[in-house]
Amino acid sequence: MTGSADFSSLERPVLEAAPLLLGALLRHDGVTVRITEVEAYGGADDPGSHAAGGLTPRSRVMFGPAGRLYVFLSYGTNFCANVVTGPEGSASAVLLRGGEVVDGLDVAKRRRGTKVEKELTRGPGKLCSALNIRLKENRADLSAGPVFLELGEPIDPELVSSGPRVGLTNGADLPWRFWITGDPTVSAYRPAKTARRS
DNA sequence: CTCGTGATTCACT
DNA sequence: GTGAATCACGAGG
Repeated sequence: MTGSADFSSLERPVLEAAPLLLGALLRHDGVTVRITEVEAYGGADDPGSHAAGGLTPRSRVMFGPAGRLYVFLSYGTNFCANVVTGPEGSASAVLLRGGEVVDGLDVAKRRRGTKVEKELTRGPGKLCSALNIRLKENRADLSAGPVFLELGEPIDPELVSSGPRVGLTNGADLPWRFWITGDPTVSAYRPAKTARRS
C-alpha cells in the first residue's frame, strides 16, 4: 500500500459508518479478508459498548480518531477486532464479525485447522484467528500497519440487511448489526446470554 | 448443552 | 496493593 489511506468517510455517526465497512478488505500477516458482517458499538448511550463506563485505559482507543484497530480478548480465548469510527471523541467502533478469505487461503486454513472455507472467518474470534490478530495489534493505525484496511466502493444498500446484535447481555435489542444479504460467511445468530438456570 | 480461558475493571484494603 | 466478577466466543459432546 503506497499512499495514506483515506478514512474520512468513517468520521461520521457509527450507524452510517458501519455499513461502509461491508466489502472492505482487511489485511494482516499474509491473509486478506473481505468483510461481510459487522456490528456497531456507540458511546455512553450504548449499554453494550466497552466505552459505556467512560474512558478507561482499554476503551481509550475508541475515543480516538477513526481508522484505528481496537482488539480485545473475550472469554479468555478469543480475540475480537473492531474498527474505530466517528470523529475524535465519539467513542464508537465497529466489530468485525464475519468475512471471506480472498487471499492467503492456505495460511488461513493452516491457522484455523479446518479446510471448510466458510468456517474460517465465521465469527469474530475465528476471523481474528485466521488473520493472526492478537492483543499486540491493538491500536494499530489501519493506514500504516501492521494491519491494513482498504475501503472499496460502498455496497449497494439493497444488498445489506440489519438486525439485532449478537451475544450481548445489554442492549442486544438494538438493530445495530449489518451484513451482506445471503452471504454464507455470516455468523449464526446467537441469542443474548446463555440463560443460566438457578 | 458445558466448559475453558485471561484481560480488564471495580470494590476493598 | 489484592481478589472476585464479568465478558461483544469457540470447541466439543
